[in-house]
Amino acid sequence: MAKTTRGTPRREASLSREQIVEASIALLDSGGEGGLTFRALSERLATGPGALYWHVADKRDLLTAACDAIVARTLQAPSADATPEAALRALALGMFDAIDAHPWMGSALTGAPGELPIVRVVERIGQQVRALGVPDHEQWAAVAALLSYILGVAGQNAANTQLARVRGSVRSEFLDAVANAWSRLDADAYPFVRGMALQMRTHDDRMDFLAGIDLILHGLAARRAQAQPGPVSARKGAARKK
Amino acid sequence: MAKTTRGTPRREASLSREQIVEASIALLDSGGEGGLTFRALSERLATGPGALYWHVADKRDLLTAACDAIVARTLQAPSADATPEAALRALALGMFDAIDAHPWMGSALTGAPGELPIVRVVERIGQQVRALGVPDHEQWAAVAALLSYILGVAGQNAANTQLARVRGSVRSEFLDAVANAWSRLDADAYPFVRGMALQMRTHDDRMDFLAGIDLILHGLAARRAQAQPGPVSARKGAARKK
DNA sequence: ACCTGAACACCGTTCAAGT
DNA sequence: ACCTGAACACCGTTCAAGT
Repeated sequence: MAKTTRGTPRREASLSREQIVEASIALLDSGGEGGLTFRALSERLATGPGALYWHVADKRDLLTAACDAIVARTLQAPSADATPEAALRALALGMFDAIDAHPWMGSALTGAPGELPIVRVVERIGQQVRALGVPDHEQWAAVAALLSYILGVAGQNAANTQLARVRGSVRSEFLDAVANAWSRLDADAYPFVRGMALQMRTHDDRMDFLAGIDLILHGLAARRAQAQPGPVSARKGAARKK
Repeated sequence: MAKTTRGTPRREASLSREQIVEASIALLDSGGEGGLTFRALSERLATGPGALYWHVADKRDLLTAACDAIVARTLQAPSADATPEAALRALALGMFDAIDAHPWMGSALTGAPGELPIVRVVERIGQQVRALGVPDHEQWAAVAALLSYILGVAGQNAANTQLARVRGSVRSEFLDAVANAWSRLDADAYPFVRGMALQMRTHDDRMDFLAGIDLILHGLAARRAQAQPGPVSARKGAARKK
């Protein structure tokens, strides 16, 4: 690919925004949030730092673009042919896995409220919430709840991985250290946390995440059942096929 | 100010960690996340930057300590004398309001996983979840869901306020701008988001937040009802005394 | 024990100057 | 139109030196 021949400081092919974004993702994946630097990036792309500013507005813009590329890929598969509940679970899990693979997305997502990556996610969630039969005036609250929950988990996962990296260990070691510290807390002041320390480590984060999604979906279902009693199958029939 | 002319430099009273933390909070409240700087802080306290490192480990430590001071104050009121559901709602709202008043807490909380401020919150939530009658092996998932949701909303609120600040406007102006941009999105690609743009602005963030908490609480209640059918009041009797 | 403040090793961003 | 790279205005953190 693009062999920079000899003694040529000048790039032959001009820089593209997409190229910059891909290089940023690589830097972020290998070096964490601190790995993305205009200097490191420009070195990798064989340019000066200033050149990048022709294609991106600033660092936040760059981070958002990198995040959006991953989100777009993650959501590109069309919603499976199942119930809205199943689609929402799949959607949420897809985001969980993407963020798990690219922890820097955690802060990138919350750092870009209302921007393209968030819009993509909201649209997907919204369509399924609508298919679920949630009444119009409650749709936003439902979508916002799901989004907030997903971003909350994302942020925590990102922080765990990031902190582990800074301390030169891996995620699981870091979590073990936390569990350990918790189990040594004062029993009078923190009875619950102390008791939870062990259990916390045997749990699967991914399953915990899904349990939270299910809690919200459960809540939505319960709300609808009470708002409109009667044969549930009748009104859900269309969306429920499977 | 504090014209460090010649020879005055020495402080009369020695620095304390608490003093540093209070000054940090003031700086963060007035200047946002970017307002806390070792230089600004040392100037305000009439010392050199190096002096601070005698009392705090690093910037993250300082941020966590500042956050913890607020969390401790917020949770200091003992749980009200109501149902566990009501206590959880009050707890969540208390955190929402604290974070709304100190947006920098958003990133401080997620940036300090497993540390004191989080431990305090988890303990409080955990005690109420237990009082709710959630079975032992499901308590962690329930607590984690509530915590993740709260932190998710916190992160987004913080980002909104922070971004508005950077752009020299206020939160509501920023949100209006987002709603505006959303309403101009392509109708084919983003029908849901487009339709939601208006509704999003008329909603009350605080109420949306509470709706999400209720969704999770609803979900927990539904789960318990299906796990153990029969007269609910009977099995809740014991845990409910208080 | 605690504080000083210069120095170090970085940042993001700008901009005159080049092609 | 696009790129260069030095320069600017910051950071957090360290550390010899002071009291």
